[in-house]
Amino acid sequence: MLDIKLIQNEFDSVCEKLRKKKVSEDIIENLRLISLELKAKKAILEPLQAEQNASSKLFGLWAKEGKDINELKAKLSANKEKITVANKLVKELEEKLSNLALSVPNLPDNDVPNGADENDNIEIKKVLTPPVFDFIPKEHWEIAENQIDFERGVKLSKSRFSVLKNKAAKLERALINYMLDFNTKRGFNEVCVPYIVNRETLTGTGQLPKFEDDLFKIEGEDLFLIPTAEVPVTNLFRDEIILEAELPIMMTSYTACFRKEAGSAGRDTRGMIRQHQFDKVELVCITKPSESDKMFDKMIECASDLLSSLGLAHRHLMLCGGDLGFGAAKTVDLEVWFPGQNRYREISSISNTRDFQARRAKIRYKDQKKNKLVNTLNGSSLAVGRTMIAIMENYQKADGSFDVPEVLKSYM
RNA sequence: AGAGAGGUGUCCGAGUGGCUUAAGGAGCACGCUUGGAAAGCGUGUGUGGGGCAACUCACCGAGGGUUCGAAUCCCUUCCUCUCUGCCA
Repeated sequence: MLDIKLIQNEFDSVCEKLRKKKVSEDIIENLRLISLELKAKKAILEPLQAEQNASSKLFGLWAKEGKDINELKAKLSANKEKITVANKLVKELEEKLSNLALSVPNLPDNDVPNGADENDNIEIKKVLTPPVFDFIPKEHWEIAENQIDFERGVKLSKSRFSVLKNKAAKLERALINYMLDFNTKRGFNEVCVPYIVNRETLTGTGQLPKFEDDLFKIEGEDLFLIPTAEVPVTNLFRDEIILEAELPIMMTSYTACFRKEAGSAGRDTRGMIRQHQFDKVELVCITKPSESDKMFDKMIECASDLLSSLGLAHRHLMLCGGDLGFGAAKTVDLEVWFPGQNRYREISSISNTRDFQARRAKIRYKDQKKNKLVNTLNGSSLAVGRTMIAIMENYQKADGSFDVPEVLKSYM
């Protein structure tokens, strides 16, 4: 959620920034007008309430002293009706404002490049060089015929589900453990969280109210399957005030993730790239605003070094405004090399949401006397399924088998 | 799932209709004290709004209601604890 005061006071600059994210100025103007109207209506309501409070106190005193209170009572009853009317208006405006405010995306940072979509993202650097094969490298579903069972995944559930067997099942588990250990050594504390969360939690991180169609909902309950560990882990601190000394809070968490992929019909239908259920090891950090840039770099470094330790060639991309997610002020994607596809594919996405989620989720820290909003950051380190198929493709041999990276051998 | 008890500020905790616009304690901040620390003493300190200075409004799990006036009474709902049942 954006700071309403910022919209009131720096309207033009907010609009200009949101233009990068393709948000119409009308929405912001609407938000501004409602917020001002609310302020005006409150200015009517509050003196009425003050009058009611003061006179009611008097009422008590007079009653005790045995004075005549009939006239006062009539006056207060009349005032009460005015309050009811004014209060209704305020409540309606507040709801309108909150609904609108919750569906406006975060402001991009100033250094986020302009651009329409993923084609305008900027490559920051490449790490390691892709392997060279003396045969035509296969795609992962050709390599893993006996290890990833797509047909039976569909039988059990539906399309975009799969079953891991044998070496793949073991590799998946090895990767989860390796990633958690790697992140822990970098100072991130492991947490294990629920996969089913409530509406408030998903509102806190920004998935609701706008993106309900992307989520699997539990029938008959107001509960949803998590689309990423970012949701429960960030919300661990929802409605809390953190002592300054406890910051930064650095966490890592393995969870399964569940996504409807509502807008991805026909994309990546083959193979394991885009599934309704996938494993991911996530990093989540809560910092003071002044330290979030440093933490952002640290998280990128962690995920990138993790890929390097697995011997996987990858590149860093700075997302342009048009490709930036709803809650992100800035995002760096890591893309890993897939020899079978002969291209880089996303394997990690690290975002700084600044105080956008903190404002929604009311995550604050005590700064001397005042409470201030924290900054929240999240990033994959890494998407496990995609890492597994990247290993299959990058470590494949001419006979159709594949090796595993040296660092994983003790985990297998 | 059934029965009972309960949800109050960063934390603990008092408070069953009007000097509670929430007692007291812990913690935290500042100051005094000290060679330094601890202890002790003093002061400040709930959250979120209002051009936030005085002042003022809302908030005692959430939502509604009764009343001139609600943390306090009523209804709905969520959650926690204890016991019973079920289960890994």
